[in-house]
Amino acid sequence: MKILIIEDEKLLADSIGELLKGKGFDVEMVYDGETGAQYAELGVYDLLILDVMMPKMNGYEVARQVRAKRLGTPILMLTARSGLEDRITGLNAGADYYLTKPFDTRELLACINALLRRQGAQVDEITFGNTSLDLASATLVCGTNSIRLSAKEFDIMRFLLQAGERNLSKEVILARVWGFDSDAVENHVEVYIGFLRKKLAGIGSNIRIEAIRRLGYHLEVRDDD
Amino acid sequence: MKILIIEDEKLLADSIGELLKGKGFDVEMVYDGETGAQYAELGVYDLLILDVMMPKMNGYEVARQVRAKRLGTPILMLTARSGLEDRITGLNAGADYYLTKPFDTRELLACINALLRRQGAQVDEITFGNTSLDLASATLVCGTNSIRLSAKEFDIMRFLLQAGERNLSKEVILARVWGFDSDAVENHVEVYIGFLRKKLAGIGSNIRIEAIRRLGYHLEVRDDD
DNA sequence: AGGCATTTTCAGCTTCATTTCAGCAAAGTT
DNA sequence: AACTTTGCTGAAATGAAGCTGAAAATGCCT
Repeated sequence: MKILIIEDEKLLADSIGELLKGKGFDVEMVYDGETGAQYAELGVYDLLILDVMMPKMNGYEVARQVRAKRLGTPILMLTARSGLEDRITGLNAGADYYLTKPFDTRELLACINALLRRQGAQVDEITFGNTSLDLASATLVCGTNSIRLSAKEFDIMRFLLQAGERNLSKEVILARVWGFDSDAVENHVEVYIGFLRKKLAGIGSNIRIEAIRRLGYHLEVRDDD
Repeated sequence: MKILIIEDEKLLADSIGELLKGKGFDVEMVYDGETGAQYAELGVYDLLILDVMMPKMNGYEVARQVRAKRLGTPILMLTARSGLEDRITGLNAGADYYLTKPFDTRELLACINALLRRQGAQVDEITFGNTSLDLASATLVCGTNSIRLSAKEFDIMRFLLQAGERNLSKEVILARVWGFDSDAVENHVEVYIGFLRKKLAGIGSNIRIEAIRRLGYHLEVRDDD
């Protein structure tokens, strides 16, 4: 995660910088608004930390200019001015959060995490072997190949993936996927396992659904012999 | 833009609700944390406004539960507790902004705009395949062809475009477009999907709205075979 | 009020996920 | 080896989910 600090008080900038480096962030610093805006417009940062009062160009202007360039980089605005009007101006200029000096380092970190959390695409998937199941689109993906699963196929595949190498009996799968008051029979599971094996093979997956007599099914990575 | 207010003080909830409706937002309200979490988890809102102190389930817990479900919906936390520790707890629980009561309505609006801006409110069109949806005029555009959408068609199309390849169940589409307290039925969605498919075909779009039985709809670029 | 666009309702139709079943294969038991 | 049990599979039947066209209801704008 790459963070740009734009702050003219070098002491403060450094102390924030050290704090963040200590937390594993990749930090760069500039000490006036004008250069800050130039750097920010590169669009390579995941977060901007921006002081309001600075020489040449103040924080509001920097924020406005960055937003005018259609950059979505989150902006954390940091300032000694605590008035209501200042906060409103800051937010309307394009800031995402407005923190008043002096601030607690834990609060700063909490803010930064909140802002960065937003960036992380919430792609949800479960991976096993060379294959993953995209939960949002009910799709099995292996390299460039992919195939959609039907509702029941999806339920079973997810259950198997969550269990991993652990064994799931047909009884348990029935209860989970069909509900325990259903009159579905164990052959249903067998048929669906068949469907899944066919689809896995179809996309070149190395996942093998192995059956153990009387015990159930579990996943393994195929060790081609 | 659809906003869910979770706040047990009905008077305050109503006044915020009216304020936001006046600004053209689509507002829904619930009055305790538990139901709030349920609604929020539908994933149909663009923003959650969340009180901290509430019966059954407090705001922190709601935020944590929503985040645990991997939903990226922005959360504005609203509370009378102004302490540093409270702010940190809120942010770490998953809030994106922490606003202390009593607050100024202009500040509230500035916050909301800041949070929504992040969602991509600054974009004025969404593109998928060879087709784009102009948000200002509710028009589908493909090359030189274009066609207007009705209000409901527009809502659904936008929701689908935002989801992209992700699957949206009819239930979720109903909640988003008709509201959770509506008595609309699933066939409504089917009918509108039909309208949209016809309009997409009419302008020569390569977007295909695909249905997956029991799971819902999603978009694909037609891979002409 | 009249006309137009939009939304809702509904019934019949189509399609495909799911179920059923029968027969075969493999593993385990005697 | 003979027998039993358990798992696998392809094909056919079924039924629920989704689609559609047309009509009715609603709302909106002169």
